[in-house]
Amino acid sequence: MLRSTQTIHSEVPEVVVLRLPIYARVLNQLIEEGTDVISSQQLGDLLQMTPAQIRKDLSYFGRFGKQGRGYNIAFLLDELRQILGIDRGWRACLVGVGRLGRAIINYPGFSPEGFEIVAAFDRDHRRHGTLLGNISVESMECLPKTIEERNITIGIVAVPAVQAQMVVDALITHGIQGILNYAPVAPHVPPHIIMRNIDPVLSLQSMTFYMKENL
Amino acid sequence: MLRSTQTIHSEVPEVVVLRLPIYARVLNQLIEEGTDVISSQQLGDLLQMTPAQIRKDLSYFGRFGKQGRGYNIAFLLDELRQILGIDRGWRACLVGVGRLGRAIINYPGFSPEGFEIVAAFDRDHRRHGTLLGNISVESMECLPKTIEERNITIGIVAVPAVQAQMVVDALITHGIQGILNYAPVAPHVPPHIIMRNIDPVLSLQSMTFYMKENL
DNA sequence: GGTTGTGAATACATTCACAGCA
DNA sequence: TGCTGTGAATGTATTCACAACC
Repeated sequence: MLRSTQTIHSEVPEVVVLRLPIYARVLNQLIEEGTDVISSQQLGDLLQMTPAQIRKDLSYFGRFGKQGRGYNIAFLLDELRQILGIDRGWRACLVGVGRLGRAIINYPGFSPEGFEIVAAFDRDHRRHGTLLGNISVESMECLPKTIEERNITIGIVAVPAVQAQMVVDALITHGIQGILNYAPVAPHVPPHIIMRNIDPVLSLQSMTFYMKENL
Repeated sequence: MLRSTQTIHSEVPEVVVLRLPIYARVLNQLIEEGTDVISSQQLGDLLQMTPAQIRKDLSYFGRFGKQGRGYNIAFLLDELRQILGIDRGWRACLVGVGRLGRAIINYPGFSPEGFEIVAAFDRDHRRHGTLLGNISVESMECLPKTIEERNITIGIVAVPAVQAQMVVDALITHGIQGILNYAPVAPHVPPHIIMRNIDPVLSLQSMTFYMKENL
């Protein structure tokens, strides 16, 4: 079982949860285009999946559609945002402000979706006090206090592979509940901690499996 | 079915292919630590998965172990690298050299694994001719010629969501076989094209589902 | 004794197909 | 008529458990 897609404990299958954000995103687009009702068939066409899967996925959480009509987009989106917990803001801290870390802090996609990076840490004292955007880089010693004070629940890890486990352990010790890991290694975490790994090299390496035949 | 993990056509399950690079990576680490034999049990402990799954996964491709002993690490790694097609180099081009694109081009993880970004394109003519590392940004019009001349088979997409489908179509038209997509949207691709989506926001949004209960 | 490789068994996910409703 | 929601059926993935072997 892939660590990154491990089920914690829930009657809702993990794969279903992984698809909900995809639904939310496309519903957002549809709203902007001014559509207000959509059927599972049409949604399936847009997302390249079967209408049955969409209906079944949604049925784990309630009955959001109207027979004969389809789903009211604004309503469904609202429900999904609540289900996913993305109807509120989340505060994250970044650990590691090397090249990768700086790219993450500058990534413009997080804050429009309610994910705000409100602190940054680095082991290297030469980086302490430097400003990245409007965030001042702090030493690792500040981690416990800052996490507590700023009510941070998500840790973003952008350190070299060898340091990742240590950093993840520290984050968990100090109350972080979820980890977005960019280090090219999958740290071990206890079952109540949710971790997602972002690893473009693994993606490429599973891609070439299918490409090697063609040339 | 998640677009990004779609099975093309093969007797080997896609999930298995997705795990092979994880095996390859840990075997690499083990070699560096000087280990030379490992059992599926030990490997399972390291990767937090069942030994049976590892053995079954590997059994799709051959018989690499020795009963009573385990797997010779160097041998198994070599086989996996061949199976995955990562025993050779791959050339990629980047489309979109905004903040995200520049971060990708500077990402130090690709070239040690044999993935080389050898060209970069952007729609904005003010960026043409600028140097990123040792790559000169080209106009979109150069795409066909450059892909052909430099034998590029992988396209990395780092453009805004609205342009992604157009860029993906152009890449495919001009012979790209695999796409690593960083745009926050999943473009449609024909079945013979392999696409992997890197989307940290989707990862976060499926994470908060499990976190929202805790606080 | 220890470990692989693998059919069989189990668990899980997707799709079908249709009753029920607008 | 058109579409949802959902049990039942099918398809897929994981795990078990053990014969074969070092």
